[in-house]
Amino acid sequence: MPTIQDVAKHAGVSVATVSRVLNNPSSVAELTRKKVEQSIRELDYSPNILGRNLRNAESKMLLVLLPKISNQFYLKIVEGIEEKALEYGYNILLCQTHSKLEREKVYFDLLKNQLAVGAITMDPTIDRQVLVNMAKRYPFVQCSEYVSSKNLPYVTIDSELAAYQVTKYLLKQGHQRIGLINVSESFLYARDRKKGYLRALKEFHIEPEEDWFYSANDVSLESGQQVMRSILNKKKDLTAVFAVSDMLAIGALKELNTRGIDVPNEMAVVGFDKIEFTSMTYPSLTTVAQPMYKMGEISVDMLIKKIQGEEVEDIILEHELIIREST
Amino acid sequence: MPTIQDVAKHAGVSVATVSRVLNNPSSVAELTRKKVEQSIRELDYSPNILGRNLRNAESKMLLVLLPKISNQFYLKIVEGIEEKALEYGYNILLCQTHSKLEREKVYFDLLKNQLAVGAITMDPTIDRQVLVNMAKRYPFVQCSEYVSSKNLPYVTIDSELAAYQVTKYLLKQGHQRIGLINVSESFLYARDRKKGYLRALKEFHIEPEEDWFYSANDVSLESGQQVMRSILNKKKDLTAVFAVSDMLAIGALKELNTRGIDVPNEMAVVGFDKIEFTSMTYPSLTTVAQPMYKMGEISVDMLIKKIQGEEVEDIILEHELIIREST
DNA sequence: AAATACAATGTAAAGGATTACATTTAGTTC
DNA sequence: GAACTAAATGTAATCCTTTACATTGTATTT
Repeated sequence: MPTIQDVAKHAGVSVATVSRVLNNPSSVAELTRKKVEQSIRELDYSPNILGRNLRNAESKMLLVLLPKISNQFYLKIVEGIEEKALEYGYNILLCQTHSKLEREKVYFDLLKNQLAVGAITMDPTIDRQVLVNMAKRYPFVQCSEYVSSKNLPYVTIDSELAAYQVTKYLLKQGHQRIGLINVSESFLYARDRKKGYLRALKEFHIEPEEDWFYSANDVSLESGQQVMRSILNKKKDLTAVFAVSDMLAIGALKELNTRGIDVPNEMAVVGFDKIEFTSMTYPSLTTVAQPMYKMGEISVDMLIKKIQGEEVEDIILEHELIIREST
Repeated sequence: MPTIQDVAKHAGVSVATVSRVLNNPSSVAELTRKKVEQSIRELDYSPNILGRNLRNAESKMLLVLLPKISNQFYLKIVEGIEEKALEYGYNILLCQTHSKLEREKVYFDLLKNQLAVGAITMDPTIDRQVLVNMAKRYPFVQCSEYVSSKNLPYVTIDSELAAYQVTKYLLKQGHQRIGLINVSESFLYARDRKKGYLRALKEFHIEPEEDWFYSANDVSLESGQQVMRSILNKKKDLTAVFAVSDMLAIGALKELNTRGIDVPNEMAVVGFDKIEFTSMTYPSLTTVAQPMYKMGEISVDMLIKKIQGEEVEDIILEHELIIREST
């Protein structure tokens, strides 16, 4: 690759002038600028980002941390992030943490080394202290999942309310015995959605039984299927289940189909997120739509603001109950 | 962040010694090494990758280029790539090209700037010449989709054969009128799978009619659904369809379900790839399993070899016909 | 004890870009 | 035309690390 030196020599000017053409064109005479631009084109020169970053302590890369891309929930968020980031002239680095600290550390190093200038995290469960410390030094924004802390703004939805509404909807449909397919309560959304579920039950004076609660090992189709398997093996009198993630709901639905259990008549199923596949299942899945694309976009807006040193406020977006065939 | 200077001062040695402790520990006396390591720990120092790369002209980042992560097909591939890359001590940069050259260029710049040292591409349709030129200068490996060229090794499956087998299977099941849901023939796999399909028909002395061929706008559930819609509106006598991607097949399946058309009795459906969701559909989808995870792993193996200057051979992996309920 | 070898460490250049400061050039004013 | 100003351009330091080469110190050989 040609360097700025090569361009300077070719155009018969100093490196400073070339640099100025690149970064502050108005400060150089038109004739000179044309000459330099010509050389740049002829040599097919593009500035070395390393040299530039090293000097400027700034890059145009954003970190996007998420547990696993196999969870469809992140898909639309990432699309929103990418689109918006590109608009601002940033690139994104998609990082799967697998909820493991050592993985996260590798990516945090990119921040420390100024290879990236900020991060959007969707998996803050790992180590709160590490996250809080990083956020002191580097711009961080939380998307969907979050911990409350100074310097750690978030964009999310009101999970408790959404879960409350979903459960209430089921109750109004006449369901008296509603199971909850949850994930590890280390996740905030797991705790919140459980809260909402309980609040609705309480309002209807229903005391949940111990074996209405199930926890999936992870957020995957497989796990959803497994949980439904154990529900059916154990407990036959539930008339509805609320899964805190579409991935789990779809897995559960599959198990019901396999066993020939009629959905929604014998068992109603609701999910959460409104991932694309929920309209492809049989029957199509009732779920809570999260504005994922928008969440992604807003995360970037917030992060850019933080990078520019502005104050940023937490944002809670609207959700929407999508009623389809599974209830 | 502390720099190597700070560490040197703190430990009372020169920067060269610190650098040696980091990169070639055996070349420094044990006592000194201990001292330096102590300082590194105390200051929580980690080397600045920019400075290092700038000097070494090497980084530990691999580019992964794909059209869109929303196509589930790439999911497992990426998982394989990531796992293997991490094993080698590399990180990956996931890049969605949206099959647009200008997007790709942004990412190619990262290579030119030594921010990344090699690339795995799954979308070589964009501009063959650009790709060939890049591959002259930088290590490239093609995964799944490929163009034949020197310096551009690939790992893939035998799409033609797989399509031939699938079609033959349908024919043996007694299907006489089999539709093909394809994508743009700018994709090699689209051409190959069509070839295989035609070969099987020929073998059974069946002359395909013009309106057995359909092309989706892109590889998405939505498009699959749309295509099936137009098939059903137009042509009612097909007894089976072969979709060249599971995404399309699942969309098609949905449309059949919606219209109350019995699968497989009124219409059989087969897909291609064996993405995770194919076992969750109703009915579960017959498809061709591609060893996606393995393809990802092998891509990385190949790329690392290329980076190290070794010669690399093309690899064709085995596929497998997965017969399920949709046929 | 002088000469030699080798291990350990230090010095300084290099890598590519930006930019404060210095210098040159051209234009304005009297 | 001399003195001054402002614009245009150049020089060189800087960012952080690695490493060739230089230097120091210690041990071994004769």
